[in-house]
Amino acid sequence: MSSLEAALAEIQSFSLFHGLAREEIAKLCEEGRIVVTDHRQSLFEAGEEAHSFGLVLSGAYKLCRPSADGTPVIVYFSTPGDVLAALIMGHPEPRYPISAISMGPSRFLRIPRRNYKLSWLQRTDLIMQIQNLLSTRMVTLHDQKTFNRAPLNAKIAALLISLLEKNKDQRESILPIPITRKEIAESMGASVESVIRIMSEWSKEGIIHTTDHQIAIIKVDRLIGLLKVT
Amino acid sequence: MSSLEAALAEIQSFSLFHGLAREEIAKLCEEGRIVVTDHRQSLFEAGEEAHSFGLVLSGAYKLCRPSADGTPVIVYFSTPGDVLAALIMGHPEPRYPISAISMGPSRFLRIPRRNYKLSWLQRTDLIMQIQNLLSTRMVTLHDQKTFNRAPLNAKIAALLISLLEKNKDQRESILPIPITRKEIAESMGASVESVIRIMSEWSKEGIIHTTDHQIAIIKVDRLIGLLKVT
DNA sequence: CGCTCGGTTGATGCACATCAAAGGCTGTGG
DNA sequence: CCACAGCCTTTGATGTGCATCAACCGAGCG
Repeated sequence: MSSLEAALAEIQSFSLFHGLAREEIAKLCEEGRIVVTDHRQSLFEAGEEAHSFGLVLSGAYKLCRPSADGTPVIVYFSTPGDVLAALIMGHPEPRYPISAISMGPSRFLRIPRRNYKLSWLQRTDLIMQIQNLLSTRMVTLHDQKTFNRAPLNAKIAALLISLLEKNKDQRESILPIPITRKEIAESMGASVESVIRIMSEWSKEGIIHTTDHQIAIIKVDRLIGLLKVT
Repeated sequence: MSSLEAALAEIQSFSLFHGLAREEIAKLCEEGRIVVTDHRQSLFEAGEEAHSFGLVLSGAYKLCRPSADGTPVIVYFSTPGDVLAALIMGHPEPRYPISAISMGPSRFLRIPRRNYKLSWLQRTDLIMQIQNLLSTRMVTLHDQKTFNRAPLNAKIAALLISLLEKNKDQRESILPIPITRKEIAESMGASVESVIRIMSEWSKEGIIHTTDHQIAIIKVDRLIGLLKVT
């Protein structure tokens, strides 16, 4: 709780709570706790009873589902400001449809489920903010589906660009997420080897540069060029 | 309006408005109009300004996005009871992210955008219903992504089964949507020919039966069997 | 020091796309 | 009433992008 108190200023800065007073936010997050997760640590698992929802504060989480053959599939990359599990709070006995796994050290504001009905749903402005967030997430899924028939290099390019767009603030061309080739593969339904072959090529051509799981996009235009007709 | 009056009983039956009184529904749908669309006629196009949202009453709509090479990609199949464009109503100047195209003759209750903020957002029970609908839609997208690496026949099987599950009421094994092989292909990012090859095989084996764009699933177990390990 | 994890490279094969050609069915206009 | 155009379906021949299998290296870590 005390930690929550301290983080209120930070929490306040997210678009979700735009325009809300400090006390109002404190009310909304009542009984909430800040959870700190390590690399590869899970926030919640698919199938678990969902007693809480929450807000990504820092770092990143990958949202995963197990597939038929056991290998996980990454459904979405969540970055700071994202709301998790809000959609299912309305169910009578909600269960998490996906697992949330930390990518690098991350922080999450975990809020008890009852707050959702008690205070969150009452604020129409808040609901609109949540729906806007969900809207971008839905659109991202649609976009990815659109690339289903595109060659693999176009898919990877599209993913990198969309990740890059997540940090509008910074002019940096560095992806805001520490991401491995395997995770890229799992996100697109491709094999690691194929992803590596394509990205190694890009490295040689100086289009991208990888250091310690941080991917820097040097020549964005080249990637954008790949999105078109091939 | 008069037509709306007449259809109120029908509208009332959808889960969205579960437990609401007739007058309340009338208030929510104020200024709404019932739109009747023919086969392949569009309800709205991707990119248009979104002045209204609404509810699918009968028939079905496919939600499409144009892909890079011009060929459309089907993102979702909407059936009666589904809410369209609700998520984006919160944006300051919303545009439809997708096109909605009628599959066979269908009916849609078109509701002006202003109602959303004025009356819809005020009803927390209604919002929960909408979020539940969106939740299923999101989960469907996730499910499909999970099948990305599965062989084509498993993907088609999964699609047919999920469509079949949409009409829980009826025991019928007939898909609630008149759907062509091309549409199946466009929904999964496959070629028409491949879809046809697989489904022809199924027809010969008596697993499915097609008559006039109505697909009947004769042996569901066989399809379910395909979902597993290949 | 063995372990796991991430990255890399090459050889081989298959599931699917692509191209081509044709027939049925429906609506439409001369 | 027939011709023609679109749309859906079908089948075969041919090619290829990517998966799969196998092996190896370097780095961090208990």
